[in-house]
Amino acid sequence: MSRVKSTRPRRLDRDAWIEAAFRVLNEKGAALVRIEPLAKKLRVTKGSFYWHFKDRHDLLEQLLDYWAREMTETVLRFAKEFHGDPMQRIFRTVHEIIGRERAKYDLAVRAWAKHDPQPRRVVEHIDNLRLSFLRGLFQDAGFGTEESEIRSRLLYYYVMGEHFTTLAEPMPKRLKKLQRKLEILTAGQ
Amino acid sequence: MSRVKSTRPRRLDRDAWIEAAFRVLNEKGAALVRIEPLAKKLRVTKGSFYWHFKDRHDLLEQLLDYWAREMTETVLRFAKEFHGDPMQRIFRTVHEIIGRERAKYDLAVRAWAKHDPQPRRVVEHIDNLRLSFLRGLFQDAGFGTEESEIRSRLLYYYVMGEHFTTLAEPMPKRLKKLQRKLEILTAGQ
DNA sequence: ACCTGAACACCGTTCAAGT
DNA sequence: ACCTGAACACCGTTCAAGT
Repeated sequence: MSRVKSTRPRRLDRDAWIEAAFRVLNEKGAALVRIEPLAKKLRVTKGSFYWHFKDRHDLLEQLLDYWAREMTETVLRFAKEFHGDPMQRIFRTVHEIIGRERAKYDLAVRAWAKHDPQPRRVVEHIDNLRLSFLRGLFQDAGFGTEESEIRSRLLYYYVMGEHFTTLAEPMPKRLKKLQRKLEILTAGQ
Repeated sequence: MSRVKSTRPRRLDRDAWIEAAFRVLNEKGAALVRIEPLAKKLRVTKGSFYWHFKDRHDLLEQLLDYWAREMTETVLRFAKEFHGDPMQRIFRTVHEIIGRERAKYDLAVRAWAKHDPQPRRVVEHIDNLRLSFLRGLFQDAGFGTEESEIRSRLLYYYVMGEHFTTLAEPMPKRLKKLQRKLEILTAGQ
């Protein structure tokens, strides 16, 4: 509870910088991840940044790495935790992503990836991972290879759109409509 | 064909700045729309920028305005030019957007809008305009109000996803699969 | 009407010096 | 091992002065 500021230099580790930077990445975008403002927030001089990182680009690489690991882990957890018949697993997965706003970190990274090959490769990898997972669910539900590819992509883009769009309605209404959308995307089986 | 550089100060208008800035916005994002680099590209000193604009924020506002007018115009043109039965109009609209990559400017503006209320209001307005148009097409095709709302949103998010995703396949393949996706989204009528 | 050039504040980067 | 402080280059902004 004490608000006494330490009078001697603070000691930080890489993670303190990475956490603070990741927050800025998602709130303001990659271009606004800046060293001096971060240093002020962390109450050290910007010179100390260069003990932990080679330069600003090095920090951005760590952010990408952090994002990719979080996103991969989420997919794997979904694959492990969701049981029941395939249709149920599709519903639960999408409910979980939309209901808990799990894709909210995507937009900043995706915008950054648009014209930078390094984040692009990482985003591609995550997209492939997620689409493979969704495609598998549709296949388990009995759809053919091509049909699963098409339907999983429709579903994936829908989930992204829910987060990239500013027209978000209140959550209960969104989830109610989601149900009907899933019916449309899984119809014909 | 002469490459002689004018030896006296160049004379520019607002539009020259706006065009150059809009290119940077889409290639690098809003945060990298910077005055001095723009001035170098345009071969004037950065001081001259402040004759045409109040400050950097003023320039960004003009960019938003430009974007919004272009996007509105496109929707209105589609509404005018596309005839035939409603189902055909849906197909033609989406083919036109995806086939010509018309949504490619969206991502930069959308990422910018994520945490800035001014671009957010503009993006909201454009989203509403486009969704109304699509919803109208579904209603014309005989779907009910609620059902049209749901299906147009699925379609809209799909079209956005096609541009925000890095997994883009070659165009002919994409258009072939698009056909099947449209069938799914317009099935049950 | 449109531009230059100098000035100042802010941030990325380096590095010698401190604890 | 981790930080400060000073230095320099780069960019946003202002403004008096030029054409």
